[in-house]
Amino acid sequence: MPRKKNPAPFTTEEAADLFARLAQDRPEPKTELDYTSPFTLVVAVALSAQATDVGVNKATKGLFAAADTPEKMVALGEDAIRDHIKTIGLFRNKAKNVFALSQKIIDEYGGEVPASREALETLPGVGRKTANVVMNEAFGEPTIAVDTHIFRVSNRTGLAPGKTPFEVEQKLEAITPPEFLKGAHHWLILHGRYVCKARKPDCPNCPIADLCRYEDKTVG
DNA sequence: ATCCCGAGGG
DNA sequence: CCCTCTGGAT
Repeated sequence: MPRKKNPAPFTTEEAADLFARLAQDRPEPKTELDYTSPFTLVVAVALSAQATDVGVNKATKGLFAAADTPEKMVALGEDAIRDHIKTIGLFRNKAKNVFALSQKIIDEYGGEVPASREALETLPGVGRKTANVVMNEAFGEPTIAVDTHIFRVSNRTGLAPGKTPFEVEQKLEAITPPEFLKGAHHWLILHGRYVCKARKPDCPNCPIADLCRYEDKTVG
């Protein structure tokens, strides 16, 4: 996976070009996780850590049928929650977190999912990445949540290289044209999931290959 | 730095 | 078999 030693940083024009093409491919930015409310979104995103959205949707179908509000989730109980999500990795920790965050939303936020990143991050199992996704998807904030896909794509392409997700997030927010800020997270995610894949990037079919700093464009 | 941890793909 | 998947808490 060789890269050029000193790839030239992306110019604002190149970044605008890049997002324009990704946006053209995928016009409507929206998560592929199934949810019907801010609460079910928080749960779905919390469950999505180190798991595929397909697997999460499979598990939340039954879970949300049994409980789609904090009150019902607490009533359902940790053991039953765990039973619903056993097919997802890290299910023990996640069941504990879903139960505890539901209880906390009731006790400290009046039963409503708080609409700030700082408050969201106080919920068990919710860190900066999950909070950013919820702020964007449920509350319309132009946040860019840096997950495994965006971290990889940002570094591999040279769009926003960084050693930590936070550093990548800051560079992305700096270089992304305002009109693409809201959808940047989603477009980068989809690009990483279906084209700029971790193991074998599909460079021959990549719409931004000519802008990319990644050296090897033919073999994964 | 380490742990958690099932399903799917190659 | 090995790697990856919308990370977070300790």
